Order: sequence, then C-alpha cells, then structure tokens
Amino acid sequence: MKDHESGEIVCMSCGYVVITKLTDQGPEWRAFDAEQLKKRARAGAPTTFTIHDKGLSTTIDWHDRDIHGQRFPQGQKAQIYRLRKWQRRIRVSDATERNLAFALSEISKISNNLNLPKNIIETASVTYRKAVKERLIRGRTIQGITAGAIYVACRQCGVTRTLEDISQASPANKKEIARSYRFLVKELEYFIKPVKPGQYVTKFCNQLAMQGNVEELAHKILFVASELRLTSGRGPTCIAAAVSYIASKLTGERKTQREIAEIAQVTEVTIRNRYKELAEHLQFKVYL
DNA sequence: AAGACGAAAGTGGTTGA
DNA sequence: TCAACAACTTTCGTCTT
Repeated sequence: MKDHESGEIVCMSCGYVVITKLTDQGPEWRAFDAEQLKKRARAGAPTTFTIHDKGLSTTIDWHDRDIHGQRFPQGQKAQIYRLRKWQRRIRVSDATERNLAFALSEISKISNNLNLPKNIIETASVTYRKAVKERLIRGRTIQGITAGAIYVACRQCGVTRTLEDISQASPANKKEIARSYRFLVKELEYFIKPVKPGQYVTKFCNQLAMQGNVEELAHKILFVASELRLTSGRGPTCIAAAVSYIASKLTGERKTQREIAEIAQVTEVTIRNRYKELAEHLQFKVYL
C-alpha cells in the first residue's frame, strides 16, 4: 500500500516497508485567485508530532553576519549572542520539555531500528504526548513508556510486531514494555482489537519465503479452524505457526517445525499440540 | 542422522475469592 | 494478596523418515 503521507510503500499486513523514499506524485496545489492562493500556500515543512515543539520553532543561526553578509558591530554581536542563548533556553526549557524531547527521539530511534513506517512514529508520539498531558509518566521510565507507546501504535495500525521484536530494539525488557502497554491502554482508554492469527500467517509465510498458494491454503485452514472454534483461547502466534506448518506439509513445500518455531517464536511442542488438535477436527484431504 | 512425537515438570501471567 | 488455573515452555527419551 502506498502511503503518501509518510512517503512509503508499506505492506499493511506485515508492516514491511518496501520503499522508503517515495516521491510525492500528488498534484501540486494550483491557485487561481488571490483568495485561493492564501488558503493553499505552502509554508515550510508540515507540522509533525515527532519533534518536541512540532517543528515550529525558529533557530537563530550562528553566523555573526546580517542579511547582507556584513559582520555585526561589536555591540550588536553581544546582543545577538544573548538572543541566541535565550532562544535555546526557551526552546528546551523546563524538565518536561526536555523529557519530551528525549522521549520523542527515543521513539524515532526505536522505530527506525525496526524499520517501522513513519505513521507509527507519529502515532506513538501522539500517545506519548497524551501520556505526558495526563501526568502518567511519573514514576515510570521513559524507555518503558516510549516502547509501550510504539507497541500501542503498532497494534492500532495493524502492524504485526511482537513485544519481543520491540524489546530487541529498546533498552526496556519485554515485561516492562508489556506493563506500560497495558497501563497506557487502560489510562488513555484506548480500544485495541486483539490480533488475529491471520495477520501472523501472512507474516510467517513471507518470512519463510513460501509460495503464495501455501499462504492461501494456510488462510483457508485457519478460517475453517476458527469456524470450528479451535482458535479461541490459544495464542494467535501458535495457531498461525501450526496452520503455516500444515499448509507447508500439504503443499509439499516442507518446512521443519523448528524453522517455523524459530520465526514464530514459539516452541515446536506447541506447534505440535496445535497441529494435533487441528488434525483431529479437520479433514485435510479436502484441500488437496 | 535429522526431524517428529509426546510425557512430565516448570514458568509467567490472569482470574477470582 | 494469594492460590488456582490455562496456555505455553523446557527438557529429554523414543520413534520415524
């Protein structure tokens, strides 16, 4: 899917960023009269939630020259120096601002590590801002909350990243991220849909480099399984792993349990257990 | 010899008193 | 706050391809 807002082509089911630098092919605004010109004029970069002051602040450059390139006289130079100093101080002034600046850079860092699309960064930043506003950060680590916010964003945007994935790129551990995730969801009253095994099926099949028809079959099996209520109460990754395994077996594109287990981050035993359960209730030959 | 299978004990998180 | 509980993991011996 093309996402012109973030300038990326992103697979919506697995969050894989195909191309990151996409030229804006959308139409330039055209103005036909003065009024339209006023409305449609572009003024600088779009605002973003990723920079602590939304990218709206001004900086005074460090050249001691005026617009004509002339050096300032001695008195004015001192004045400009003082201006610059206060500008800096105001920009990242109090503790909360500094905190926010640090947190947002942390969010960008982690997201970039995980190759997450820009809209995830934006969404996570918004969540973090809300958390700050509601005074939820007190007594918690910035790392924990930022990682939690990213996980929230992934879940909201349907990008399948596990807690494990995120904890790899964050200084916070899995447990802490899970805790702050639950905390954020509860306090900010977010409603987040549970992940469907289908999303993982897509992800796993891609990571296993399997043919399209295998994935298709896996989804079919999954559908029948969920119809038979074999999926509730089970971990979505476990179901997806088992279904992928069955599909690979049926199509002859064999993958070992271990291979799948590694990608799905579950154990072979669990895949076997799910596999056994499914095998008891489904006649696989129907699909062949 | 690698992979699949399964029993049994262990782990971490949720639930309900 | 604590114990019961279900899902999942770890470990390890055995069977199958």
